[in-house]
Amino acid sequence: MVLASTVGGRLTAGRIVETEAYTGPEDPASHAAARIGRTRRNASMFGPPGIAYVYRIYGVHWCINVVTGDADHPAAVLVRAIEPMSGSDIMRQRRGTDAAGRVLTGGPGRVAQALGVTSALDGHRLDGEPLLLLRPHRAAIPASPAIGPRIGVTRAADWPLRFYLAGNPCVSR
DNA sequence: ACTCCGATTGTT
DNA sequence: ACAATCGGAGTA
Repeated sequence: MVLASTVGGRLTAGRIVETEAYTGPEDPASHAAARIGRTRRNASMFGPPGIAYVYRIYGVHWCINVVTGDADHPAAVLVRAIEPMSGSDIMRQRRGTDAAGRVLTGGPGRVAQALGVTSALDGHRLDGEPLLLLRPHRAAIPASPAIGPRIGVTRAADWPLRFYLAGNPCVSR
Protein backbone atom coordinates (compact mmCIF):
# COMPACT_ATOMS: atom_id res chain seq x y z
CA MET A 1 0.00 0.00 0.00
CA VAL A 2 0.97 3.62 -0.52
CA LEU A 3 0.45 6.41 1.99
CA ALA A 4 0.32 9.91 0.47
CA SER A 5 -0.11 13.34 2.01
CA THR A 6 -0.70 16.80 0.56
CA VAL A 7 -0.12 18.73 3.76
CA GLY A 8 0.71 22.35 3.02
CA GLY A 9 -0.09 21.72 -0.63
CA ARG A 10 3.03 19.63 -0.99
CA LEU A 11 2.77 16.04 -2.18
CA THR A 12 4.72 13.37 -0.39
CA ALA A 13 4.11 9.66 -0.78
CA GLY A 14 5.73 6.40 0.15
CA ARG A 15 5.25 2.68 -0.10
CA ILE A 16 4.59 1.10 3.28
CA VAL A 17 7.36 -1.38 4.05
CA GLU A 18 6.84 -2.02 7.79
CA THR A 19 3.74 -2.21 9.98
CA GLU A 20 2.55 -3.46 13.32
CA ALA A 21 -0.94 -4.71 14.15
CA TYR A 22 -2.86 -3.86 17.32
CA THR A 23 -5.68 -6.32 17.13
CA GLY A 24 -8.38 -5.24 19.54
CA PRO A 25 -9.46 -5.00 23.18
CA GLU A 26 -7.86 -8.37 23.88
CA ASP A 27 -4.46 -7.02 22.81
CA PRO A 28 -2.79 -5.83 26.04
CA ALA A 29 -0.28 -3.69 24.13
CA SER A 30 -3.00 -1.67 22.40
CA HIS A 31 -3.90 1.87 23.39
CA ALA A 32 -7.48 0.56 23.33
CA ALA A 33 -6.87 -2.58 25.41
CA ALA A 34 -9.89 -3.69 27.42
CA ARG A 35 -8.34 -2.58 30.69
CA ILE A 36 -8.09 0.96 29.28
CA GLY A 37 -11.25 1.36 27.24
CA ARG A 38 -12.15 4.46 25.31
CA THR A 39 -10.31 7.68 26.10
CA ARG A 40 -9.99 11.01 24.35
CA ARG A 41 -6.67 9.96 22.85
CA ASN A 42 -7.77 6.62 21.39
CA ALA A 43 -11.26 7.70 20.29
CA SER A 44 -10.38 7.30 16.60
CA MET A 45 -9.64 3.61 17.15
CA PHE A 46 -13.33 3.17 17.94
CA GLY A 47 -14.35 4.85 14.69
CA PRO A 48 -15.04 3.19 11.35
CA PRO A 49 -12.29 1.32 9.49
CA GLY A 50 -10.29 3.38 7.01
CA ILE A 51 -9.66 6.45 9.13
CA ALA A 52 -6.39 7.56 10.71
CA TYR A 53 -5.49 7.29 14.37
CA VAL A 54 -2.68 9.77 15.03
CA TYR A 55 -1.24 9.97 18.53
CA ARG A 56 1.68 11.62 20.25
CA ILE A 57 4.28 9.38 21.80
CA TYR A 58 6.67 10.32 24.56
CA GLY A 59 5.27 13.82 24.29
CA VAL A 60 7.54 14.29 21.30
CA HIS A 61 6.66 12.43 18.11
CA TRP A 62 3.50 11.71 16.10
CA CYS A 63 2.62 8.20 14.93
CA ILE A 64 0.16 7.22 12.19
CA ASN A 65 -2.20 4.24 12.38
CA VAL A 66 -4.77 2.94 9.93
CA VAL A 67 -7.93 1.99 11.79
CA THR A 68 -8.96 -1.51 10.69
CA GLY A 69 -11.64 -2.76 13.07
CA ASP A 70 -15.36 -2.19 12.71
CA ALA A 71 -16.81 0.77 14.58
CA ASP A 72 -16.65 0.18 18.33
CA HIS A 73 -14.11 -2.62 17.85
CA PRO A 74 -10.79 -0.83 18.28
CA ALA A 75 -8.07 -2.26 16.05
CA ALA A 76 -5.41 -0.52 14.00
CA VAL A 77 -2.19 -0.90 12.06
CA LEU A 78 0.79 1.29 12.93
CA VAL A 79 2.75 2.52 9.92
CA ARG A 80 6.35 1.99 10.99
CA ALA A 81 8.29 2.70 7.80
CA ILE A 82 7.78 3.90 4.25
CA GLU A 83 9.94 3.96 1.15
CA PRO A 84 9.67 7.42 -0.45
CA MET A 85 8.01 7.51 -3.88
CA SER A 86 7.25 11.23 -4.26
CA GLY A 87 8.54 14.35 -2.56
CA SER A 88 11.62 12.85 -0.93
CA ASP A 89 13.15 16.34 -1.04
CA ILE A 90 10.22 17.67 0.96
CA MET A 91 10.57 14.77 3.37
CA ARG A 92 14.24 15.60 3.93
CA GLN A 93 13.34 19.23 4.48
CA ARG A 94 10.69 18.33 7.07
CA ARG A 95 13.00 15.83 8.76
CA GLY A 96 15.93 18.22 8.81
CA THR A 97 18.35 15.73 7.32
CA ASP A 98 20.02 14.90 4.04
CA ALA A 99 19.85 11.21 4.83
CA ALA A 100 17.88 8.57 2.97
CA GLY A 101 16.65 5.14 3.93
CA ARG A 102 16.16 4.24 7.56
CA VAL A 103 17.19 7.60 8.97
CA LEU A 104 14.75 9.47 6.70
CA THR A 105 11.59 7.34 6.96
CA GLY A 106 12.34 4.25 9.08
CA GLY A 107 10.37 4.43 12.32
CA PRO A 108 6.83 5.63 13.10
CA GLY A 109 7.87 9.08 14.30
CA ARG A 110 10.01 9.60 11.23
CA VAL A 111 7.16 8.56 8.93
CA ALA A 112 4.75 11.09 10.42
CA GLN A 113 7.31 13.89 10.33
CA ALA A 114 8.31 13.11 6.74
CA LEU A 115 4.65 13.19 5.65
CA GLY A 116 3.90 16.33 7.67
CA VAL A 117 1.23 14.50 9.67
CA THR A 118 0.17 15.69 13.13
CA SER A 119 -2.88 15.28 15.36
CA ALA A 120 -4.68 17.65 12.99
CA LEU A 121 -5.25 14.52 10.89
CA ASP A 122 -6.42 12.28 13.73
CA GLY A 123 -9.71 10.70 12.65
CA HIS A 124 -9.21 11.77 9.04
CA ARG A 125 -10.55 9.52 6.30
CA LEU A 126 -7.93 7.76 4.21
CA ASP A 127 -10.10 6.82 1.23
CA GLY A 128 -9.66 9.81 -1.03
CA GLU A 129 -10.08 13.03 0.91
CA PRO A 130 -7.28 15.56 0.48
CA LEU A 131 -4.38 15.73 2.93
CA LEU A 132 -3.93 12.02 3.65
CA LEU A 133 -4.65 9.04 1.42
CA LEU A 134 -4.04 5.29 1.58
CA ARG A 135 -4.24 3.38 -1.66
CA PRO A 136 -3.02 0.14 -3.23
CA HIS A 137 0.27 0.07 -5.08
CA ARG A 138 0.42 -1.54 -8.48
CA ALA A 139 3.87 -3.05 -7.99
CA ALA A 140 3.83 -6.49 -6.46
CA ILE A 141 5.02 -6.94 -2.92
CA PRO A 142 7.81 -9.52 -2.99
CA ALA A 143 6.70 -12.92 -1.76
CA SER A 144 5.51 -12.48 1.80
CA PRO A 145 6.68 -10.08 4.49
CA ALA A 146 8.93 -11.10 7.33
CA ILE A 147 7.14 -11.46 10.65
CA GLY A 148 8.39 -10.79 14.14
CA PRO A 149 7.55 -9.38 17.57
CA ARG A 150 6.47 -5.76 17.85
CA ILE A 151 9.09 -3.14 18.63
CA GLY A 152 9.12 -1.29 21.91
CA VAL A 153 6.13 -2.93 23.55
CA THR A 154 6.39 -4.46 27.01
CA ARG A 155 3.03 -6.23 27.20
CA ALA A 156 2.49 -9.17 24.82
CA ALA A 157 6.12 -8.70 23.83
CA ASP A 158 6.21 -12.02 21.98
CA TRP A 159 3.13 -11.62 19.80
CA PRO A 160 4.32 -11.84 16.16
CA LEU A 161 2.45 -8.82 14.82
CA ARG A 162 5.22 -6.86 13.10
CA PHE A 163 5.35 -7.21 9.33
CA TYR A 164 8.19 -5.87 7.21
CA LEU A 165 10.08 -6.28 3.98
CA ALA A 166 13.32 -7.87 5.11
CA GLY A 167 16.35 -6.12 3.71
CA ASN A 168 14.51 -2.98 2.64
CA PRO A 169 16.77 0.00 3.50
CA CYS A 170 13.85 1.98 4.94
CA VAL A 171 12.84 -0.58 7.57
CA SER A 172 13.39 0.74 11.08
CA ARG A 173 15.62 -2.12 12.17
C1' DA B 1 -2.44 15.87 43.62
C1' DC B 2 1.41 13.11 42.53
C1' DT B 3 4.21 9.44 40.46
C1' DC B 4 5.40 6.43 36.83
C1' DC B 5 5.65 4.94 32.16
C1' DG B 6 5.23 4.58 27.20
C1' DA B 7 3.52 1.56 19.89
C1' DT B 8 10.43 7.09 19.86
C1' DT B 9 14.21 9.66 18.35
C1' DG B 10 18.46 12.38 18.46
C1' DT B 11 22.42 13.49 21.02
C1' DT B 12 26.21 12.54 24.45
C1' DA C 1 23.33 5.99 28.29
C1' DC C 2 20.08 9.76 28.47
C1' DA C 3 17.06 13.82 27.66
C1' DA C 4 12.89 15.71 25.55
C1' DT C 5 7.98 16.15 27.00
C1' DC C 6 3.00 14.89 27.89
C1' DG C 7 -1.40 12.04 28.29
C1' DG C 8 -3.18 8.49 30.89
C1' DA C 9 -3.07 4.93 34.51
C1' DG C 10 -2.44 3.91 39.15
C1' DT C 11 -2.39 5.49 43.70
C1' DA C 12 -3.76 8.62 47.60
